[in-house]
Amino acid sequence: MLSKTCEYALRAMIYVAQQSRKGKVVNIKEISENIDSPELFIGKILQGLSKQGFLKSSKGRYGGFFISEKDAETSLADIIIAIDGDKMFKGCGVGLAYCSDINPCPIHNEYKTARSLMYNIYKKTTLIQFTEKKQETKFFLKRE
Amino acid sequence: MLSKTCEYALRAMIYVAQQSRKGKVVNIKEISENIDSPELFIGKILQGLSKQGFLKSSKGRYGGFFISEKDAETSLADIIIAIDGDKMFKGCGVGLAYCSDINPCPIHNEYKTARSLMYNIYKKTTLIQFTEKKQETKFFLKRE
DNA sequence: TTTAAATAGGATAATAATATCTTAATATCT
DNA sequence: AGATATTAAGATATTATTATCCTATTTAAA
Repeated sequence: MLSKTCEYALRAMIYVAQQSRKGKVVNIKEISENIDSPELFIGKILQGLSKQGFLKSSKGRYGGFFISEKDAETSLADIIIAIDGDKMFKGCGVGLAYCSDINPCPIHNEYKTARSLMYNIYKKTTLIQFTEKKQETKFFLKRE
Repeated sequence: MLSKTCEYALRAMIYVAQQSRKGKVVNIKEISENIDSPELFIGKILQGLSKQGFLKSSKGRYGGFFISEKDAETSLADIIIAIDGDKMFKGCGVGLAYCSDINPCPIHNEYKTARSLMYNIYKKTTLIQFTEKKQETKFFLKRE
């Protein structure tokens, strides 16, 4: 389960990637309008991701955010881990400390399978995949 | 990803189920010591679950909590939904509102599979399964 | 060179989740 | 009946998450 912040981040990154592919630099006002999120908050989130090198930012008039073709190869998993950490992909399904391969809880093995399936989905999905024509339905990135 | 409250709830319910199977009524002090959680907080949580019928409580001296054999058939999924709601088992993996079978995001189908796999694991696992001998290693329910 | 429009960054505010306090009600033992 | 130990319930406190504010810095156009 992703945090709200993390969902904003993913949707913003997808939107920026879509616009960047068209050669457009986008500012936080436009991003927040299109993904339906608080403007200044998405600013903060992208500021952080940009410091970590997930996208480029430029200040000043006509500045904004941009994702290069190379950066569009970033997986959703990497963005998720940058924001929420990896707790979603680790740990026992019942929150038991002493659960392990050697001392497994009743759902240990199945849970491990489901969890790594989840991780693999996010890991093999990159931003590029959201920039394909059929994905760009209007309002698609808005929350509700 | 379960909330902290929900993990406490699952571990407490498992502990109570284990003790109930031995015919023991347990109080919140004992529960919190054994699952390593704040005593009064676990009281609040069990109070809520008891109002919803997941377990029995008795007031007064030698009172405490108890899970009948029938109630021990409760699935983890039902407890999770009672505490955290079903958001974990619903919704798009990227937080997109307009994602659906008809208008799927790039991970829609795979994500759906992983998510329902997760649900099925929790749904088919009941408290009883934690009361079997081999599961009751000492401190097993403590968090760390 | 001035003005406008953008992000950066630090501080603060609002909200939600987690945890505790206090008193009341209840049950059991002596 | 009185003392004690327990949960119930409502109020309050603390902490983490989400959101906003304000000022500084940067860039480009006029």
